[in-house]
Amino acid sequence: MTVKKADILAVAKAARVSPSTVSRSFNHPDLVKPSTRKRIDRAVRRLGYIRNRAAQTIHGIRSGTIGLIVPTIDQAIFAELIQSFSDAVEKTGFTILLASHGYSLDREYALTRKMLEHRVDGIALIGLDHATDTYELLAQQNTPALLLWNYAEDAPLPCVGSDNYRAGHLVGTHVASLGHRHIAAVFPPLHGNDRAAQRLQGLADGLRVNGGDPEILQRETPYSVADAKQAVAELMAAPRRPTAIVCGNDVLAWGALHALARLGISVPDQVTVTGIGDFHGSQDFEPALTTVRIPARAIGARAAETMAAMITTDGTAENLALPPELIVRATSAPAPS
Amino acid sequence: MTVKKADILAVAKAARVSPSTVSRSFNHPDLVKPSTRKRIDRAVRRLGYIRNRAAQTIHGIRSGTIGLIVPTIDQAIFAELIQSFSDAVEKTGFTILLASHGYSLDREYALTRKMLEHRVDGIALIGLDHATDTYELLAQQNTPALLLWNYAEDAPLPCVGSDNYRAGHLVGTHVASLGHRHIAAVFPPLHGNDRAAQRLQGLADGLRVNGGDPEILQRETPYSVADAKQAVAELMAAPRRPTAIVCGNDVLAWGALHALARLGISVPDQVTVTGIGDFHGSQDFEPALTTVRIPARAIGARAAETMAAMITTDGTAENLALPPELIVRATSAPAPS
DNA sequence: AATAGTAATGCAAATGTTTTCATGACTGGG
DNA sequence: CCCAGTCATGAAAACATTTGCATTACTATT
Repeated sequence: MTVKKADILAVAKAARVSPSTVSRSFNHPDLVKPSTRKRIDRAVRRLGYIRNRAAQTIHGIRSGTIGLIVPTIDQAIFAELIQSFSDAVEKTGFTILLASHGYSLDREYALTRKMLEHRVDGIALIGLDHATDTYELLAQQNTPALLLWNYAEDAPLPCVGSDNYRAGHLVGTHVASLGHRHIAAVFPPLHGNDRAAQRLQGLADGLRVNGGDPEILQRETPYSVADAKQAVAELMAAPRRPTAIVCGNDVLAWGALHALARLGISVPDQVTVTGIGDFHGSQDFEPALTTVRIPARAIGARAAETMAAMITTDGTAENLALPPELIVRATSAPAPS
Repeated sequence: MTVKKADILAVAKAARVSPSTVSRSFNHPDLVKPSTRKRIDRAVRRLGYIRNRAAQTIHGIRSGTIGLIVPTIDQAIFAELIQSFSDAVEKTGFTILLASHGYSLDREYALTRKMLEHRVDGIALIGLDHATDTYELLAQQNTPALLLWNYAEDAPLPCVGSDNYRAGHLVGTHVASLGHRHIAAVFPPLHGNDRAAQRLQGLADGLRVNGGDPEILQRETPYSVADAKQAVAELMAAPRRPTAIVCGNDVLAWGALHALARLGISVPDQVTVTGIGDFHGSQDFEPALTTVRIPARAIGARAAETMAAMITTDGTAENLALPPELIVRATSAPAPS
């Protein structure tokens, strides 16, 4: 076996001081004489000493970690969210403990437990829909917890995010106001995904807001360009084609646009397509995608700040709504008459 | 302040056994009588006790965390890699400590230190190019370390990944064999990105392999659809247009395709476009993108397995090459004569 | 030169767990 | 009914650090 790693005692001996002094020189540098501090620093460097946070943590000192539990990582939108959350968290000195559960609330519960075993200083979950076990666990351990991505006034925990019903509603009114009456809704599976469900509900209500009662054909498809492309291809093969394809998120909208390109159906002249999210790339798609912007970066950043504040103060926080915004680009137009 | 969190002593008292027995009932359940185990379980549940991994860790017991340090999270390809790495890591019971450095090797060093403070059981870095400080640190702390994403026979640490030179070379020979002689290379900034540099080198060599000496116009652009789109638009406005646009990765290729669509330039009849990576969505792009597949999911999964093996055995591992593979789709064709 | 005050350091207890070793409680074979 | 063997449990040390308190070493004031 290799040599034992240097501990604080080894440093103390090498610097000819007591362990206490070494510890202080790290944590309260102003309490130790500059000359000894220098001696200690040299010893630290020479021995390659690295502090052991685990040992600090059992003193009730913060672990310096924040747990982040997401449904999946490799979806454009969560990646963006994680990135901005991570960046902001990093600035406050914490490190992220990351896990994904693949839309299983049970696995989410298990992961939450695991995070708590690691004594994370705070924990962030995506969305508002979680197992009651999870909520109870969090309440009972009184670890600061935050829900990000969604916003709801009456959320059971502090939340930072967008109102997805509102996002769907924006799309609905936009599409309805363009005169579309025959609409296909291409959405990801609603199970375990409160965002999608809320968007769909908002969409339905938005479409009806002008008093009309449009025909809505709903189609569930996995979250991928390929599946959306296929779904839309099938949709357009049906005898009565929709004049607008409203997608649950931008990735599905990309799939829809590719399908229509392949079929030679012109967007937006023949068919209107909309997304939700405004992911990287939607703006520069050809034609540029009409969508609703969910401010992922802002949510991540604000959430991290809120989290840090919760940790360093008393664990409470205000809800924060980052409103979605309709971005009309080149894929939506009045319904052909 | 709230009530103190339950510790193992509280559980022991509640179950009327010693702390040792509680500990055993967690770690070696077969050593404790089923009836007492049940009693302990009840106490655990009643008190909401959650084990403190920090306390375990200072016994030299593994922390159960693996550090993963990436350049960025919100790039399609890394997201995919992180996802598969995370999934595989999860299966072995570890949790990921994640951080991103934005292509700064100095920040990478700092993050590595931070991970070591947390006493991660292993640490994974992206690519082969790292600060010497980082390498020294890792060697000195003898924490199992793994380089993923790239492959090189003579890597300074065990590595699992693809040979990016080879990937570039595949593109080069493909494009050259189609007769293209006037080529634009649209690549991300090479600084701090050994992958891109190697791909470019491989590309140049591949283009020349048939003895020809094609004209290569190199263009650096940030990693984004928007920037690539703009770059290609400028490229095509020049008096002498390239007949092939070879992109450093698929995202840039998407940008290129959108630019060409906008300009009404037909792909592949007028211009050939290629990517590298084969990201989600490239297959279903319209037209489908010719690219080189870098098996991100396989790399992530195998890397996680390798990491776990390194941790549970002696810390060494064999290099593992997951070869890139040319995928010819609809965006490449012989050069127009 | 004694005193008081402050700056710098050390001692020892405390943190929450695991593990080695020891002890006590059973079991079945003679 | 005793003994060896096994099963179940407990006591205490160990892990790497921090911190309250005590002590020592200065410095400035009278």
